[in-house]
Amino acid sequence: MRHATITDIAKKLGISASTVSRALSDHPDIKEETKKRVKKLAKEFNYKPNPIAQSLKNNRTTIIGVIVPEIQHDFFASAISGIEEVAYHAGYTIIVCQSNENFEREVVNTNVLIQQRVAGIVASISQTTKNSDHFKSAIARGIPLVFFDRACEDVAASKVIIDDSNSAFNAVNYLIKKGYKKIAHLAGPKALEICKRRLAGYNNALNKAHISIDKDLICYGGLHETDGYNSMDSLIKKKIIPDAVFAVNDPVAIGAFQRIKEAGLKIPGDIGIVGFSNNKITTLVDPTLTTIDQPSFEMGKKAAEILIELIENEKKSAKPKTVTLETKLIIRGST
Amino acid sequence: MRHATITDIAKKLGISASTVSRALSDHPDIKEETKKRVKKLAKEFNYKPNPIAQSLKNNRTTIIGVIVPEIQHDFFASAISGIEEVAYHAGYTIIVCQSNENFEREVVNTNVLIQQRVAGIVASISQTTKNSDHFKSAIARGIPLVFFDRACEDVAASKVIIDDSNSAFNAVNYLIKKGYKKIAHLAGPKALEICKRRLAGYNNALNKAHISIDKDLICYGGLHETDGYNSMDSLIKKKIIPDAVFAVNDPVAIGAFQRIKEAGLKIPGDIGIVGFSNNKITTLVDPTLTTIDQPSFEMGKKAAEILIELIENEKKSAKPKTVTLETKLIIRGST
DNA sequence: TCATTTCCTGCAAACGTTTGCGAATACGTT
DNA sequence: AACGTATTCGCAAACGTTTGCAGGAAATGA
Repeated sequence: MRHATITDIAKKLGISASTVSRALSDHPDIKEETKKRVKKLAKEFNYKPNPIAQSLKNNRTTIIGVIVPEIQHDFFASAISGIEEVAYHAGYTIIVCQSNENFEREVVNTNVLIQQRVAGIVASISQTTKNSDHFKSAIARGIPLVFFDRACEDVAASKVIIDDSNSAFNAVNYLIKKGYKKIAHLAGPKALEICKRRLAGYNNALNKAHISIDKDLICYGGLHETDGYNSMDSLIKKKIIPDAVFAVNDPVAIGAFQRIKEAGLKIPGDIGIVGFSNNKITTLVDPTLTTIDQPSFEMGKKAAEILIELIENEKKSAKPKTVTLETKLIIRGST
Repeated sequence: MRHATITDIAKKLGISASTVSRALSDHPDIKEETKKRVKKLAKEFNYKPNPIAQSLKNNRTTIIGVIVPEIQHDFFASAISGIEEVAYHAGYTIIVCQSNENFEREVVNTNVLIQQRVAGIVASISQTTKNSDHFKSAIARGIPLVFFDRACEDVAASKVIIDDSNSAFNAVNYLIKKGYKKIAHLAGPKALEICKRRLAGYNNALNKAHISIDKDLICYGGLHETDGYNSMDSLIKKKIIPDAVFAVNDPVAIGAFQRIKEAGLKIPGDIGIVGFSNNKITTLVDPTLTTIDQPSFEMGKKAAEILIELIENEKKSAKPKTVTLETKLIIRGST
């Protein structure tokens, strides 16, 4: 079956394609009666404008490009879902790319999206992103860009983030108030700003409580379960047993969680644990995991909303804005 | 910055656009020297063909449409990741849509994808899908379609599935061999074929062991944690305490898991549990969950591979094929 | 010398849409 | 009768690419 075109309608009605085009878009030049006839036939033919032809004229599609490190990661899957939700209702579709935490692939993904003439890009950068030329080139081509969670600091783009430092501060502060004294931090990759900020929050809380910072209690690693497991493992092997652990995110917390249980230590009796993100998993482990609620779905939604606003409001002059969404410490069984 | 076009190259070289086009595609009509000059300048200009213009000619993009019930669901996120992986290496991008288990939205999504002239569609249907006209219309438009996991039985399309019935049979059979006698089944929505088949496998295993089927031990519900929780709750309230539970999937198993723990019953001492899918969560709960490994990532990959084969091999005559991937019973602490 | 072949390239149309400009018609005004 | 002014519509170009066909030039053969 073929798609009906504007020309099909024009021929059938004995008028020109341009008249049909104008009639369909309610151009004032066109007589009411003609509009009626055109619209009626368009409905009959189930006519839908060919978005490709439109894109060729505008040099722009109605597709939003999304770049994330990993689709499978709970946080990103949820954010993508939020982006899709907003895009769907605004008449956009989303192309989803994953960088697999790989800089080169992120660059390729961005270039492909530019080539595809996406209307805009929502991105969260990889751990290994060395520079932001690819993002700058998107902006130079007039493609609006919005970061969420993990942003490039040197790109003039809007971002939807949380206050990592303050959230971390609150979590650690809570641990201190709760009586924990020897608090370890399972930190993420040093390259990621969000991890640096969470670490800073940890330091700030200790400082405020006049607890000296012990380098041995800070373990750098990745962002997955295994990383948390390994970090905890090395602590245990070094006989450094903290009385609480603040993890850079939930998977890392869960990994540590498992290693702690394996060691026969009780949670929260021997060691308390706090994660970060409020992934679904945190309510399913035993004991349930104290964590910081990071509104992933809402972050995706908000990022998409800002992007669409940028796409549709031609006043590109709009200065990049930074939206900081609220986090909340969720106290559960692990502390 | 503007994108370089074929005409830019042609003008600069004082030749025609058609010659440039042919030179770039190594057409034998074009003299070697001309090709060299064209390619050199193309590289200088960083020329990349405009996919939109190409699509307008071919009436087809290099985008693969993906429709899933929910992006956030671990199984689907993982499958999408597999699809993206294959698509990326084959030079395709993926548009991801979620139906939210809603039939009407699935129809809209499909129509949007058809409108966008995607090169093909990979889909897993919603729980509420009443008919398959939308999928048939995609096929009628020459858009190849591949289902994974949840397929429409009455559509002549390839599918990538698992042997649900047999997998369920193995799980329940294992429970029986292990000595469990009063085995409940937390079934999924009756509308979903995969759920019917898992139920059938459950029945078959009981029959084979000459255990009579007790309707009271079969609870129908949804596919989320809360559904499992509620099903288990109603069993407990009705004082029907099975000695094992076979759940239609992992989230449901986890929901039941929680309710069982709340009731003060021991897993696996009082009640054994088996899930289905081998979601990541199953290794993180305590005790770890016995489940059936369903290769979600591979299912996505395979579906994408079949689809791309269909797209690129013009012999549309190829009969739809059904690929059944292997599952494996993973025995863990919950049984 | 002329016809034929080979090699290389350009013209123009096509994909479906949008839009500036001009034109035709009808009507009212001097 | 001559002119001005709405009103309504069509022509053609443009977006960037691909491709059938034709045509020019050079080379070959008769």
